Amino acid sequence: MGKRPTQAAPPTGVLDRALYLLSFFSQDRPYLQLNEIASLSGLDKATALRALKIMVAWEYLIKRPDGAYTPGPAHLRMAAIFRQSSNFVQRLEGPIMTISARIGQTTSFFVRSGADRVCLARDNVHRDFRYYIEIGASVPLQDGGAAAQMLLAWTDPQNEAAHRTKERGYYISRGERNRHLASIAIPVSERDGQFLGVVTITGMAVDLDDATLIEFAGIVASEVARAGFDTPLS
Amino acid sequence: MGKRPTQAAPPTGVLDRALYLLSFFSQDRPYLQLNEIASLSGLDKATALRALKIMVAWEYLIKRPDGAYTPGPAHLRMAAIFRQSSNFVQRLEGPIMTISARIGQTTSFFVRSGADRVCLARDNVHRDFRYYIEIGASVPLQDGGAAAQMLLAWTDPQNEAAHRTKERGYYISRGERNRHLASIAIPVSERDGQFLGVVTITGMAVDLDDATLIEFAGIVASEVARAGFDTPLS
DNA sequence: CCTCCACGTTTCACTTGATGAAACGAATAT
DNA sequence: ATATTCGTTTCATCAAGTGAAACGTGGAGG
Repeated sequence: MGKRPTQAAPPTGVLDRALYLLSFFSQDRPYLQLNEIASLSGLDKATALRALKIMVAWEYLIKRPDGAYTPGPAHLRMAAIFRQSSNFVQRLEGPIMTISARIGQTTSFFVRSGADRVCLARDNVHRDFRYYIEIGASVPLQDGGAAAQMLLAWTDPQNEAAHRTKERGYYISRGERNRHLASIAIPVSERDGQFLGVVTITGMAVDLDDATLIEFAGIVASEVARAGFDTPLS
Repeated sequence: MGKRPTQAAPPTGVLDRALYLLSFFSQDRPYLQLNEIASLSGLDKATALRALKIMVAWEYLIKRPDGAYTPGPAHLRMAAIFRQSSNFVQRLEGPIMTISARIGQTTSFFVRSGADRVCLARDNVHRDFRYYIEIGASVPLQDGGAAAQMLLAWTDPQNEAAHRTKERGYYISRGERNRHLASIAIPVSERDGQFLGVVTITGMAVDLDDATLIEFAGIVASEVARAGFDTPLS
């Protein structure tokens, strides 16, 4: 999504600006006042207000009694259509369940959306509150983690490190986002080479040495291959 | 959402128009070509194209290789924030599970969004394909059903029938949307009177006579009341 | 009770970004 | 070859967006 720093020049054009405003909402900041939105985005409050009103009218935002804005149910409608229409998500749900059942660790699938990664499918085998992300949850790529590294390697201007990560075919992170967790990320593409996103296995670092994680990566590769996808390891 | 008839005058203003374009996507029509969108909305194709491009850039839409547009993952991100922030959805999830467990029928919660009702929470006890709606799924209010009638009664300019439906406190439908199904809808408000949406119980018509449905309505009323909500029956 | 402050909202003269008819190019059908 | 049917680009025109300032309002503090 847009740059977070307050003083990056905002886009021009109402539509661009409106979608820019939406980018300031997050799990951590689900409610925003007109003033906050205006200063975060650098837009005049009259300008922001006009855009917000229209989005409220279509229920892409809700205005709460206390005046704060928050995402509205219209996104749920669109999200349901997205999940139905992006058949690769559906095709991946099966393999994800199988994988987490076979290896007994939480398995997730992430795609990149702007500067965030968003979780499109997952199977939580542990209900560990330290690592419970629900579907649709997004986290900034800058916050790191195996998924973030692999997504950047595949979708950002190529540098040396990214190239090596792509070549290797997996990325292991230990404690990048949470001290006690380790995870491995494996890129997934369509058979025609079109990159989709990454599957990650996550668990307690003490249970998962590198050899184990790499073994798991092999299982991921074979399971998603059975559903018609491609990985560097298959 | 917007009027469906092709020749209703489209809104003016890029943002309004863009959100109007989104309203033409549905579960039944998840993919739309530029030309279709232009003719459905009555906008010039150059105008539609500009709006679509911007929404694609923010991933509120995806442009598929074949040129068709479809909702994108950004909505998932916003939908996740919506579900987290609208605490009433979370507060209702418990009661919904309890209710469907107690009565052994599918229980759902719908709100109105424009001309559609969208499902915000549900517990499917039967995996009956004839009545399996997932969260976020939306259906036009005009298609009827108990939920639709009750939502219209509470959110539309009051006429006599609507007034009676509100007074009665429940609405039973038989075969309105599916010949074999029956359901009852109960409106749910906050304690301060703010209307939220409706809870419905749905099942096979043969299993559910009116007396049974009304009994279920009482169970719904008492369970949601325990979570701090208000119904006409409580 | 009055004043001040911090909001959201409205106004309005200015101008930038949106508009859409038409031309264009590419791909597919005839 | 020729005709259709898409998406895309162009450009003169002007509607819609803009933002500084004024306004209204509710709440905090004196």
